Amino acid sequence: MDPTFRGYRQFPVSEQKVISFDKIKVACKNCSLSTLCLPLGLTPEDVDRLDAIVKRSRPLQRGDHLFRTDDAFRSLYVVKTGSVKTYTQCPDGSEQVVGFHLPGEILGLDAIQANKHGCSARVLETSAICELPFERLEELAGSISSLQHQMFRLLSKEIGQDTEMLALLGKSTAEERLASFLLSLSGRFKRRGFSPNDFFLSMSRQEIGSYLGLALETVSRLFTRFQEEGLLKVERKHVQILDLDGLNALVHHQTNFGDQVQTPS
Amino acid sequence: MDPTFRGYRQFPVSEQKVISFDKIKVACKNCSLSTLCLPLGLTPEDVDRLDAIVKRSRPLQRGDHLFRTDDAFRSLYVVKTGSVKTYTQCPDGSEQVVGFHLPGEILGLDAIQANKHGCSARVLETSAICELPFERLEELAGSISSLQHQMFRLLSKEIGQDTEMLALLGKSTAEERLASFLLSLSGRFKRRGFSPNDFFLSMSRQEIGSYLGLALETVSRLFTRFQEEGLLKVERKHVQILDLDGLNALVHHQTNFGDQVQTPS
DNA sequence: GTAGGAACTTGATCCAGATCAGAGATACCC
DNA sequence: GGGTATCTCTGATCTGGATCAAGTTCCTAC
Repeated sequence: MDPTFRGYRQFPVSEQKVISFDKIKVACKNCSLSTLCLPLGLTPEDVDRLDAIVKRSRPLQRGDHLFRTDDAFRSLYVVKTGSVKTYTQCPDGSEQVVGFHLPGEILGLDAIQANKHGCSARVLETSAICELPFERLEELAGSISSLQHQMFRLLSKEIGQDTEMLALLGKSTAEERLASFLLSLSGRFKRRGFSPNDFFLSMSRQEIGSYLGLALETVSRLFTRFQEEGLLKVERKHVQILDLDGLNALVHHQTNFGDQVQTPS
Repeated sequence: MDPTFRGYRQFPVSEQKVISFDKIKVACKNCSLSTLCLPLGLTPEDVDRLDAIVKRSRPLQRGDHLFRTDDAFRSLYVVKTGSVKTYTQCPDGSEQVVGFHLPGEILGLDAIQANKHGCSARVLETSAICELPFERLEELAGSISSLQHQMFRLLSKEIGQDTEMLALLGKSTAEERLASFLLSLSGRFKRRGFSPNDFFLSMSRQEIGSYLGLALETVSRLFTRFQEEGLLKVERKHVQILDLDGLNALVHHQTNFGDQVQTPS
């Protein structure tokens, strides 16, 4: 790999080179994310109609905000390249990370309800973002039933993921949480055509800890331990998963005594 | 109160008597929940069209299931009276509660995505439920833009609430979690016309603990402590909030230097 | 009635993970 | 290039809440 490279961008398996920014303004119909994003299930004609309302700005830099808590809600945002974190401010000033968003993932869905954003979104690395003015999107959904359906699906998916996360935070140990997190990233990278076993984290140990309800020291120690156990190779932000099955086994943590599986109430 | 009373149903402040079940099959347009539920913002004519697709079954009993994990998704459900919990099964057989649902609240939203339910829903007390066949609802939303909008709002609201819950579980102490939970219940009862200060819990300490990521013993001890501190009066399922401000202070646990007065959402 | 079993409370003990502290790395800036 | 801030790792200690263990009260069934 180019030793001068300093970003945390992921590389498509098939094409291991930096994505040039002149390709960013590609239309939805040519976008590699179309099977993850709104165009899924739409006819080419309808994708063109959708495309017509999408705004594409120049790439945002690390630290830039897409929106902040209480900003008026105008648009949804889709990550095209890069990554974004969403977070809320705690009364004591510290921040609580509530999500990490990878290419093809939509932000701002929680703002439809109150017509203002309930969290802030900050870009973690140089990122290209598509903006979808919500009023126009809603109009379009009224006349394109498959778009309406896809929007319901996207909102529903978000709810399902949040529910999973609630279950994770409500129950699991630190070990399970970090293993789940890494597996989630791995799966999401894979579906986007990136390597599921070799990737860069765009967020700090602190941010991972906040998201998982752990102290950053715990996250750091677990990375070390996972490495000692041969599950991973970690070097700062660079993670290589060596034993996917081993990680999976940590998540499905049932007492491995096979027989005494009791079904309480 | 009638000493023979054994249920945990809530009583409207204005009308302190048991709701008779012959009123359950009331049409949407006469339903007291219409400002919380789908009819919000619809014209009377459109409410009638919505009403035509709503199925209303006879009341369900404690322990009955609305749906279970992996059931095919057909309908959304709205709690009309009573309460419902949603939960997932952990690999070790124990259950993780992911939500409690009060009158006017919708269940099943996470199932739109995969076309099957991602959690199970069990009724906590005798409850009346409205069933909304989703395909027909979606058709209707395509022709009634205000219904489409309201559906987006409902889905979005769910996401916002989940996000709040994630922030709570990611950060807070046991004390804050239980205080938040009680305040949430109180607020939800209030908006439904029930007393915000005097209510019955339809769920066990175990279930509260599961939902909040705490052991049932911790929940029990906290109830005792809140009572000792004069915040509550608790007698089994019967909770009376004596000091709402005190509870709020526990949640907004910032260093109490007076000046940074926050406006709770 | 009263027997049995949930659900709840309370006390004692333990431990996973937080917190505190400090020492490298690495990135950033003038 | 060197100085500073940030990030990461690691060790030592502490603690909130889990777990274990009784008891008590309430509910249901007969």
